[in-house]
Amino acid sequence: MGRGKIVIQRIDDSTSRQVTFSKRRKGLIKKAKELAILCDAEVGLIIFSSTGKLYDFASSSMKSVIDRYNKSKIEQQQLLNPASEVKFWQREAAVLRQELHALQENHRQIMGEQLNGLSVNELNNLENQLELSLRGIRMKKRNLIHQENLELSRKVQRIHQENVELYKKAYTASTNGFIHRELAVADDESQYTQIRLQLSQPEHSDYETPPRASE
Amino acid sequence: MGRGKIVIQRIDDSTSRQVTFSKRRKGLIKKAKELAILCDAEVGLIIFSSTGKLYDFASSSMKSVIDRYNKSKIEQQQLLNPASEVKFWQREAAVLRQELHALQENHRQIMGEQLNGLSVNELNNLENQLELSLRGIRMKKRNLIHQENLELSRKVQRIHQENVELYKKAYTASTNGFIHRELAVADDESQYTQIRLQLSQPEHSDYETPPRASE
DNA sequence: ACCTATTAATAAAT
DNA sequence: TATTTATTAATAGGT
Repeated sequence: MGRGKIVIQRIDDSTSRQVTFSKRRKGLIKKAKELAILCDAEVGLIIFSSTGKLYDFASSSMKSVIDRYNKSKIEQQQLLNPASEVKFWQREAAVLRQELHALQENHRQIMGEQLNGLSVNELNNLENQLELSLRGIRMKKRNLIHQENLELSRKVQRIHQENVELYKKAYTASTNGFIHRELAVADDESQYTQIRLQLSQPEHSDYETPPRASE
Repeated sequence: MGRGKIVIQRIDDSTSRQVTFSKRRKGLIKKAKELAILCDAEVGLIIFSSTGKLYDFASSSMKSVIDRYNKSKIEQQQLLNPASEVKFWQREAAVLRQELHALQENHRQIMGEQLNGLSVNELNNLENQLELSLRGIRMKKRNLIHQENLELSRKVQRIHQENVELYKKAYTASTNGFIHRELAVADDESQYTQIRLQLSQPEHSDYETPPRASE
């Protein structure tokens, strides 16, 4: 686009180079502006002349552009670097494997196997751990039984109430002996339930949340 | 440069915008390269599309360009910003003026003027300050007198020694009455000096460095 | 993505 | 350095 075609290589003549620099620099900045406006892009352009003079353009601000550039580059590195990701998951796996082994060992000991190399202290710890677990388990058990009992009680009351209603209905509707017998049987069942409930009542009155082992 | 002229404003049609972005982005980067090569310039170009995608070009490296840019900007600020320098010295002057006023006030108070608005405590402080100053001044005075005395003592001894020497010379050279009288007068002067020295001896024996007020 | 009429950029001259 | 102008390069709109 000029009186003649040129090859793209350093212009040797200093004056020509300066002139061309002025013209093309202006053109480049104009086009950068146009791109930013036309295409809603954020553009930053920095130019140092061969003599060291700075010329720049930024559609927003150069700081904004450079900050965004740096952020973008960091993200790119994180995405384009599977090696570090691999290392991360390797570490993660190693930690999990170790935890798993410790847990397996502990489990075996709790179950009473593999107690050979343990000191008195370690055995004490194990004992305490087991006692704590036991306590938790018992508490959980009592809680569960109590809950069951409450539910059963409610059930019994409901059934009993139903029976009372039925009895009332039957009594007012007729004095037939067949119906009488049926009601008697229902009452018996209700009594049995009552007795079973009594027996499964918990020994103590601590129904608080048990320690962690129970959850 | 196309089938029709366009106005430089955001292209509303998203597809057209994308197409134009691609074309012009390519053109812009090409021209940036050409400028760098033709004119031996260092060029950095950062473009974010409206969708946030990054495109960039740097004739050397983006880090180099940005570093150079930052350095250049800092230099520019230092050279092109006399305002901040003015502000700095304004602040400096304000601080100094304040210190001066405080000092002048203090000075007036020490000199016994302007004691109206002061509380008992402030007056006590002032009193203590003055006492401290006085003590310092007295100590400095004693030091000075002591030094003077020492020097005078040395001088006296030197003179006395000289007299002795002279007396010896005169005695061995002749027994003339004239010379005798001269030596007697010299002895008298020496005695007077001795007496004056005695009187200006300091009262105490503290010749340490006195507090700041004396320097 | 390619085509091409048309505009915009610019090389060389002044 | 700015202007002019012939020429090339870029690209808008269409396919």
